[in-house]
Amino acid sequence: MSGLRERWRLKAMRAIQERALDLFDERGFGAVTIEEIAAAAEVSPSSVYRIFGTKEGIVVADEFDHMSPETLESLLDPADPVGSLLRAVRAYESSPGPGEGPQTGRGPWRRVRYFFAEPSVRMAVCATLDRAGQRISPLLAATGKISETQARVIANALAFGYFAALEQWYLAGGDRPIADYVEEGMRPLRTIWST
Amino acid sequence: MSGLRERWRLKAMRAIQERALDLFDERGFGAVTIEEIAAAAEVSPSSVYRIFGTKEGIVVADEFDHMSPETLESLLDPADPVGSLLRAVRAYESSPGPGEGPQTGRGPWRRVRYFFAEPSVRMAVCATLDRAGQRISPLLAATGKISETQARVIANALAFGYFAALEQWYLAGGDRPIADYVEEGMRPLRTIWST
DNA sequence: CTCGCTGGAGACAGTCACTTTCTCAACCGG
DNA sequence: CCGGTTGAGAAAGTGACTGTCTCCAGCGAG
Repeated sequence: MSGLRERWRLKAMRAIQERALDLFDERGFGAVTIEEIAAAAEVSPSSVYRIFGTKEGIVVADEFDHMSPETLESLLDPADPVGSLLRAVRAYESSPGPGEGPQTGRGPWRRVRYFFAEPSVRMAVCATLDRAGQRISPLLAATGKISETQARVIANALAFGYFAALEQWYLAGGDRPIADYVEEGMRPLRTIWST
Repeated sequence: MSGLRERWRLKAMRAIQERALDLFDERGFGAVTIEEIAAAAEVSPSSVYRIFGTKEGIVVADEFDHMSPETLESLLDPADPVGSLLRAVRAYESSPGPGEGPQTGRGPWRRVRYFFAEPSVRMAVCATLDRAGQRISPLLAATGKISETQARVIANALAFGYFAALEQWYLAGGDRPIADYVEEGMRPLRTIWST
């Protein structure tokens, strides 16, 4: 387990992301080329594409996409998906460096700025959320309480509702916890399960 | 009003879309270049970009994006957004050629296939829905009944909920009306306003 | 420990979406 | 009829992404 190959990959991943964000912060997303990022991270451009697929992928780099179906299923309670989302957000938020705004620090929130400031990155985030919706929708439908169509609708409402809350958090400057925004923003959706 | 310039633009728009879809159907989205489309539509590649912005834009070509804020406001009832959406869907659906599946015909549904079959087009559609959400969210918040965050969440739930219903319609083969899927899929969301 | 071997990193050329800039024709208001 | 502006076409450039090839090093078998 965890051979040298995987080590190298993980190290390269972090190096690319860090150096890329340094360059983006310095000169702007559009003004930095993949070649420059690769050079700064001391890897080949091929590796950047092999690891992240696209330039936007460097910023988005979703761990949710690579989550196993089992892990996902264990995290999501179909009877209370909003609550599950809240738990996940709180867990993720408290782990690294709490209290950091989106503009500052080197935590996982540094990249969030580009979610909303760079149109192409925003688009990539939307694509990721769309994929997330596709993954959780069958889990919601599995209960049999709702139809497949309703499961799809609700799955998207959850994924993009989270995105909406995140944007509100970002626009406010990122002082209060994200979970607060998620909880408040998604409160109306909870009426769905209160019957 | 409606000078020759605008005429030309509209004519070119339709020509580009039609010829592009012909080529896409024939050889696949990825295998057709902008140059070929421009040649087939007898315009310059520059014009394609001036009119549609991107290759995906040829397929997505959203009239919603170009809708004036006034028109939008007149269409959306903040007290019953799901009902407003349903009315809009039904109106749009009944106008051109009803009863056409997504795979057939030359109506506005021909392009929908690419929304779900071509990843990059799907991404562009998501971006459009995201913009739609941003446009309707202030209208929902204007009532004062809900917070800004909740307005954003609900706006996204509407936009991407519609998308979910549309996908379900597409996957089913497009026989029943889209409005049926929207109505059924979004029924849970209506509990929000039933208090 | 050693030896094949295979998977992955690097190098490289090619494609094409998209941008920028320039020129020029022809529509529009006077 | 006539300047002025608007917008279409032409053309070169940029850079993201792809496919292919080579080669080395990590990993497993013996």
